[in-house]
Amino acid sequence: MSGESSRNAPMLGPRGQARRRALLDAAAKLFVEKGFEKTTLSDIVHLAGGSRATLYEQFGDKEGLFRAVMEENNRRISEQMAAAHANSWRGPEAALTSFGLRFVWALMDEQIFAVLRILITEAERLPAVAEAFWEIGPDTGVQRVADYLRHAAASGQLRVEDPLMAAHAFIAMITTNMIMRRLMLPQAPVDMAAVETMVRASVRLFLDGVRMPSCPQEATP
Amino acid sequence: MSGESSRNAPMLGPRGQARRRALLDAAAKLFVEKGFEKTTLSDIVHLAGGSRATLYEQFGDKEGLFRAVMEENNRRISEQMAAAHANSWRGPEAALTSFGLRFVWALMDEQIFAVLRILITEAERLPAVAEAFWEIGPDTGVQRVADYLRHAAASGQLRVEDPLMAAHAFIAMITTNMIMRRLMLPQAPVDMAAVETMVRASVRLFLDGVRMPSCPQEATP
DNA sequence: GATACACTGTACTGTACGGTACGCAAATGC
DNA sequence: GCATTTGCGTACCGTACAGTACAGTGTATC
Repeated sequence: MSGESSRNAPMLGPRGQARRRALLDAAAKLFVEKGFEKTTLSDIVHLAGGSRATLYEQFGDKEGLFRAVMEENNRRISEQMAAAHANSWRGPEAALTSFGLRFVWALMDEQIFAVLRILITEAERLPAVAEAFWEIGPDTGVQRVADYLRHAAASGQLRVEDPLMAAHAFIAMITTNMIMRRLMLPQAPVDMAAVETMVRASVRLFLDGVRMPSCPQEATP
Repeated sequence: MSGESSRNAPMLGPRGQARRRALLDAAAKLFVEKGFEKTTLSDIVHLAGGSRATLYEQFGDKEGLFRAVMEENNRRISEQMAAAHANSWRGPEAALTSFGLRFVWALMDEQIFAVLRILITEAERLPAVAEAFWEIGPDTGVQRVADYLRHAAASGQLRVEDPLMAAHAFIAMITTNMIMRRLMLPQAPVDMAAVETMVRASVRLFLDGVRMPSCPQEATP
């Protein structure tokens, strides 16, 4: 309220820039570890060095700091997502499996997961931040799959009524159980191998469904 | 610590019983509305009548009150779940659709959803409560579906490798998108009709998958 | 090397809230 | 109707924490 110096990196010298980095890093670490409410500004300053005054100078207030941290995080995730494609030149099973595994790995990343949890609890307070995360994270993932499905349908490999809906379903199948378990039973261990077999099984289910094929043809080997 | 009078309804007269009810109701309402941290004991007493002293008398501390509220809530959900079956005497498509719709309706219930959100944020603090919710809620739902799938597989209607995993996948397909959207974009409206068509489409996808059938037989009507 | 400026440390303010102590009043039971 | 239990109101304590004020110190720029 006093000055506009609390905006985005206002003419900061080399020292200030370093402090800003340190503050952002410390804040990210602590927010992720303890959540927004339970992280105190003193904690952050303690870890980052410097003083609370600097923090207020640079970020305005606690929420401003949080916003800055999350925006940076979003940028990082965005880059990570850019690497994930479903390679259409392989068969559907291989393509979906490799994509699914990559997607699930990303979600198992402690950092990303913690951000997810924080945003869930903070979504009311910061809808814009939550929305941005949603768009660059889950939404682009779904879009990638949808694109692949559309492409595979066009080339006659798959038969997909509604690619977007099918993509949602696919992502849900491979992620939900793990996400919900980790959200609600945080102390339960995550079994990486189990996750992988789950992804593979999900892909087969997604491809073939559970209905008895109407023409008996393939005996299970 | 001082006395054991803070346990479960210790010899409470009719007046005390009424207060306890009022406190529980008020607490439930406020916890659901504002979350655990942001609900103050004064808020609760304000709404329920009585005094903080009574609250401490009956529930020991804030966490005790929360626990009591959640246990009651769990009881309610448990009853609600008892009503949901997949009727095996209908065809798979009808059975799964009706079960899915019922399950999704339950999740769209404001009350239940709010509890879900609170437990996600409070899971670290109160693992036992979260676990109980998980077991009587999602887990029994999945079990119901798994039972149905097993049954349908045994009678030759469906071909299911791993009923439990398939049940997880099915529930995930029909719930995830809605849950995640509501968790992270709380202000986005929920379109009931869209949810219903999503469930129907998911059931079809779950039954038939997306792979081109190997024997050309049925032309889509 | 004087000047302006940006970072730092610290001390302070205000407030919100969980929890406690205690005296009082109204039920409840005999 | 008297005694005891049980709930009620209030005042109080300790603490945690966001935010502010300010004086001091290092650091660039001329």
